Amino acid sequence: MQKKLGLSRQKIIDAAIEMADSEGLSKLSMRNLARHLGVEAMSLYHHLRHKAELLDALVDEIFSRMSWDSDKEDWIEVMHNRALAMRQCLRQHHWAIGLLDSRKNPGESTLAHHDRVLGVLRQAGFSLSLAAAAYSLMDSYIYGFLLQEQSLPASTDSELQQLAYEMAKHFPKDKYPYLAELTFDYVLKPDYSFEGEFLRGLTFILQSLEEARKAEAL
Amino acid sequence: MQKKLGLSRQKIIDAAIEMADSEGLSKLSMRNLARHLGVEAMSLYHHLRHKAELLDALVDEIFSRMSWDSDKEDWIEVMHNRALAMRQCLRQHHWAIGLLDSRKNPGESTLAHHDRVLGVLRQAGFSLSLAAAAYSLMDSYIYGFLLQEQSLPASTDSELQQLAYEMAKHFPKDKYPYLAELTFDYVLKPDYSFEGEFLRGLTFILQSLEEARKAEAL
DNA sequence: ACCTGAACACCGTTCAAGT
DNA sequence: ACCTGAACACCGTTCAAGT
Repeated sequence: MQKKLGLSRQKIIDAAIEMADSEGLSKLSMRNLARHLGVEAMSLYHHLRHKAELLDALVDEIFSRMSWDSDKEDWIEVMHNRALAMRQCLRQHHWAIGLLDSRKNPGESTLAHHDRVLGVLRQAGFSLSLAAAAYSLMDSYIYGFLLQEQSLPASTDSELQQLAYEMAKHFPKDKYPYLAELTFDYVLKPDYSFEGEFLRGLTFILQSLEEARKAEAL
Repeated sequence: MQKKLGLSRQKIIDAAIEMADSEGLSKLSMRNLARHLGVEAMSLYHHLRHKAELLDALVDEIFSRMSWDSDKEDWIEVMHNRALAMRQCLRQHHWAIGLLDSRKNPGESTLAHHDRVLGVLRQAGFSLSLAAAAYSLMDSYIYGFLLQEQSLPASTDSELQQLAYEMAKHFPKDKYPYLAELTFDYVLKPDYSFEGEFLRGLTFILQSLEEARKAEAL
């Protein structure tokens, strides 16, 4: 229920992000969004051709809001920070993770982000072929991890532990012994943390890429 | 338009997979599915409580259809084959990848799959903590990679190259120099292959996990 | 140029009724 | 026990009409 005058593409996008943040992507319909903007649904079609165009725009907006420094000299530090920035941004906009990859028509911020990542790698001495592998490996991991993390109906570590406990209670321990072991002897231990797990996998990847980079440099 | 008599949960699931394969997940509505089965939409609710339960069942069915050997002695070979089996299965059922993670209520086949993976790692000598990291790292990578691969509107390597060419033509080369370089000097080269990229990243991961496993064993 | 109202062809799901 | 028809509260989108 905002002022209706001066509806614009950017206002629509901002309102859509706000709505998705607070009510979830499934509640983000053209009709609902219009109602939020104090306007009829059909007015939106004056600024966007279809809902798909809105979703494309949302993804690009998310990329534009990820902030990370790329002028540190250590490429590992830069990529580490980018991964953390992505995680932070996608935790704030939990609905975005499932959308990031699924969009054709990448926008300007999306392309700029990818170009910047590649630039960091190339300038750190990665060959084109190794840079491609590094890019794919890092992003697959980051997307995959965040997708799994986000899909759990728990957002803090203790909520997650609660959830793991509830689930493990319900399945037969002798049928899934390794899963039971993982749950009770690892996930439910007090120092378990999702962020810790994320960083651990990330470190594995960055270290093995650094080795490959050094091997190439010989 | 099949025979209507003897509607059962399994028949509904099989028909749903067939429909999703041929027409995409977005066309899989309860009404459409019922029409396919020669039945009214509301009959389905006698066997499934809501659409979410159908989707849960589909995910579990997909896990049950992934076939991989776990009795090889080399854990690397086993995990390598599992990854390939997942890729093959998810290429056949392209709609499933976005669903795999997003479901709460994992079914029997899903739990069995995870337990088996953990079992392979534990029996190869991984500590519980390292097994957890390995599991998370491998699956994040596999999901993330397949999600990206599947979301591209191209299913063969040459279609992908065609697509990359079309996209690269449209963006300013001087604005995204590294992206242009990657496209023209790497992706569009004749020996580029998506499967090759997948295996390359997978090998990075498996090798670095093997090093960690050996380091632990000391 | 920008917005709207009505309409079309869909959704998932509930409920009372049929066999 | 199993299936259905009608209804409710939604979708995205088109189109002719209004200012």
